[in-house]
Amino acid sequence: MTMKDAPTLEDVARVARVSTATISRSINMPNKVAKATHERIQKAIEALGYTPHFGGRALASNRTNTIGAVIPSMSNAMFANGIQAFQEELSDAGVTMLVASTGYSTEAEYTQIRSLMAHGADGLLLIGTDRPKKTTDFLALRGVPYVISWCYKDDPAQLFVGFDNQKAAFEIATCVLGYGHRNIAMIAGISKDNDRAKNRIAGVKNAIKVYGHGARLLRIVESPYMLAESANAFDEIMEGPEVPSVIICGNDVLAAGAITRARERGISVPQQISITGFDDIGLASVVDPALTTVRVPQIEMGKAAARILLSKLSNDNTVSSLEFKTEVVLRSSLARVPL
Amino acid sequence: MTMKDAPTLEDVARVARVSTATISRSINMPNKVAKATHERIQKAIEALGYTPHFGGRALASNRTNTIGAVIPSMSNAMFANGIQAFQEELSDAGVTMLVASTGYSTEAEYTQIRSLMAHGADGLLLIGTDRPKKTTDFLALRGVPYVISWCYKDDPAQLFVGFDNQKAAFEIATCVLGYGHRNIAMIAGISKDNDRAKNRIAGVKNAIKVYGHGARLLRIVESPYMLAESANAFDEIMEGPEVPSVIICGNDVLAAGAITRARERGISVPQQISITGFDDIGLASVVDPALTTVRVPQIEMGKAAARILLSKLSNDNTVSSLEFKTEVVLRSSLARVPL
DNA sequence: TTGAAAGCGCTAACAT
DNA sequence: ATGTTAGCGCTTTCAA
Repeated sequence: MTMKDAPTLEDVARVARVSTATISRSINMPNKVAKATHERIQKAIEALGYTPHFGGRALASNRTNTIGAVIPSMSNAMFANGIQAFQEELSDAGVTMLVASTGYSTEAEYTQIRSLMAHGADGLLLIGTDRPKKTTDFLALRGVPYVISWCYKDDPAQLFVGFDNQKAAFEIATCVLGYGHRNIAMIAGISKDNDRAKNRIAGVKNAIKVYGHGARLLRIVESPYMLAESANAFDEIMEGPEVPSVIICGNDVLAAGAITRARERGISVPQQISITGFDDIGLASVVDPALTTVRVPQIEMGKAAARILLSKLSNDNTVSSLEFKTEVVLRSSLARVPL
Repeated sequence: MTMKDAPTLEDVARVARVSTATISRSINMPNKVAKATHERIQKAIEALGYTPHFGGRALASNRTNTIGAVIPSMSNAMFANGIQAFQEELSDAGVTMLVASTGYSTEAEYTQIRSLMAHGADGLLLIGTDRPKKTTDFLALRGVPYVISWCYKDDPAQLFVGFDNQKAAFEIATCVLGYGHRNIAMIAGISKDNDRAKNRIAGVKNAIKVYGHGARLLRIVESPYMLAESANAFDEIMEGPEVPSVIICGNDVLAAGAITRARERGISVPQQISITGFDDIGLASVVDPALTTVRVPQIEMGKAAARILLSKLSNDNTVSSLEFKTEVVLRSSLARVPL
């Protein structure tokens, strides 16, 4: 089966007995068309099931009303919520979203960006800052407007709508230290090509260094954001020469994997070991014990990214980066260090 | 900021000193072009950062290499995994995915389908069968190829890549009855405009009816697929005149919300009440107790939907619907009925 | 192997 | 308020 030939403006024109230009106006600037004509045209459009041909429109107007979102993964709840909000905001403005996921590969990201550009995206949403020169060069060469989210940098050359991962990690690590923990381990995301994972590690390291008092980071194990992989990382840490009293995780999925494995091994959280997460996705309040984690304003961030990108697309040069605050959410997976 | 004028085929032609036709060939049928010429063209393309203009291409070839996915929600993990697999499979075939979410509203679905069509989608992925005549009429009128997923019907007029929700619900309910439960309640998804929710309810009802032996469905509470809402549904059931020994939930998120609330109220699962889920998303194995649920082959389903849709787009008329099997996964949230 | 030229469906400038 | 018409960038015959 193939698509029937879609009706064109000319078909509508024939039925409505007007010129194609009038129909174009009737669709794009209804107030420039007589009411009766407009209604006649609407009827014809309805009857034929006409939708404007995107290609023709893009070619003639040099605008597609499409924006592209290039995200590491759709199945990570962390992005899903924000992207959904992003899409809804765009949808309200009559803009359609193209999505592509990269699986955390910068090579795949480059390919996807090109593909989205080729599909006429007027602008892009990107996640994070770690990408090769090849990619940034291409973006600059083509002059595509884009917004970078899920992170924040004080760099006027680019548009950020996000939060400071390092600062947020510093805060939760400080909180952990405040609970008396001195022997700390971390299950982090894979830091290669991932500035968010890197900065979360840096924030934890920094908090420990600043704190002093014999606090030590015994071990950092990097793991993909998957329950099963994180469970293995937990094992690796527990089988090490020195067992920590707390594991700070770079993400709630990692923390949930660790908690699940702890339960399987009969290790009680937080009595024997504390575990913290990051992101505050739904999972965090469902695991037992509920996760102490960092709340990230995903939905607001997604909405704001959309608004800012739309402003930029309409040549509003006053738009600037937006930094969101995060906050530590205390739940029961973090307790004072056992004696 | 606005987009710089993108380089066109003519720009590349000037640099590479060939005609635009040759470049088009070099891009689309490289073996029809002399090797030396091809390389010269590649260099020019690279230097200019050229990407083919989507509109021009769509107009000339009447193909966009874009397909649209219209899903109820991106933040429901149930769809996220399948859609990601769907997108990856498409990406391998050089096809880009447009996504729109409907928030479970058929009106929104109609709008999104039109929007995706207008954006040149060559084909569509839709979820479920419950949609108004207006929508099916439009699809038929335009003759868009589409695949319906997440459900299955024996209807040769449409293409399904999914599973039988009613059968799957029947199976888990039968399993629950086999554990000795007679007083049963259900937390279902909102059934309006949602055939999957409806069929899951029907499957449970049917199993109870077929079983007989005094098994009763005390109560069905419908709830949005959100943790907090489901927790309230749990309260509603527990405060009813008759308390069930098991709650069958239409979805893992609903079950997780119920388990969480049970924990908060000091009701132990499964000792005092059993709870089952549906879908087997990551959440199911992370909650405590882990959920007895129905495994749905989300990833395979997403991949298969992509393959079948792509076949259909390339005028392969041999493609037909595909029914996936589901299976009950026994974990600890379901136990024999307490005496 | 390559080039010339028509035309895809639409918008926008200009004309009426 | 409506019609006429020239392209937008690409693919695809047809010719060389």
